Amino acid sequence: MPPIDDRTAGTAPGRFAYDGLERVFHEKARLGIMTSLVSRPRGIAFAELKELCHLTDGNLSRHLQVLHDSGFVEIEKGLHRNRPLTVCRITDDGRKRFLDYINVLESVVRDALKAARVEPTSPAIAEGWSPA
Amino acid sequence: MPPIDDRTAGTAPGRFAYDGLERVFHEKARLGIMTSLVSRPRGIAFAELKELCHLTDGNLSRHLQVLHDSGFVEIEKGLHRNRPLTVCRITDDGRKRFLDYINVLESVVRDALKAARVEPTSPAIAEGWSPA
DNA sequence: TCACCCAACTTTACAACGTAAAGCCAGAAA
DNA sequence: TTTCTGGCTTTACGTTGTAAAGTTGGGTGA
Repeated sequence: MPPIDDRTAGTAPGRFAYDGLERVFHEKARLGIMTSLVSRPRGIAFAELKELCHLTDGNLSRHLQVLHDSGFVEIEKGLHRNRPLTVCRITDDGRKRFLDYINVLESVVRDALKAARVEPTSPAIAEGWSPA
Repeated sequence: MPPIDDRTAGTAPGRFAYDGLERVFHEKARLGIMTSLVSRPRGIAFAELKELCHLTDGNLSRHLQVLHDSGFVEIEKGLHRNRPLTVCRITDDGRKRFLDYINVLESVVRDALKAARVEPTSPAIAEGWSPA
């Protein structure tokens, strides 16, 4: 791998494309759901997850369906004191992929914080242009 | 502020709601655009921004419009060598709000990485349930 | 000078998505 | 046996992201 030239690294094509940002995870609600689930590998009941993420029933249901269809979450329907109880658990693949996603997020944060430190003498555009 | 109890902090309602995640920024393409712009306070030409973020013309145009309507980006149309040249610049408010957003993102990353370290003996759900 | 091309965007059309509201079902209560 | 409630699912709809088509105007070759 060639050494990185700091003068050009920040302007390379695709520098800020963030291809790795898996769409399924990149959603406010789903971010919360996955973070909850990753912290509780044994699973979380539907109702508790709902509270943790401040979601409505329908909303959580829909997002879980999306995550399940992608294979990142497993849903176990059972009974607790003769009442339906849905337990959601992150899958191994889900955990892996989510942490990959989090790594990309980390680089976004790093890029943005680094960018925010740039002094205002950076080049804007080529010389010789004028407003219309 | 009461001291945080680690045994309950992770289960408080809304713990993973991430209300602060401004929707306008929470989009793959817009994340890249804003990070680019924050690193170049004097502005970036449309064409260069397009390359930096690997976006199509129409795509970038639409996203810029959204960011402009929210007041986070200003668009200056001018001429360069007798050709139209659009320069995009982040506004003061845009910069401020984007960095706020980035702070929330940082906490998401922190939460997720912390959660991923939890040992698999954490409580799952109440005792006494059985699969259907 | 006329036709054509290309650069630099903008607009349009459509499919996918997130969400609130309505619906459903089973057990408990009255 | 009707009503209520917990625990989800399904539906319907407005919003969004994106690719494709459209626009405008300066160059350029014939």
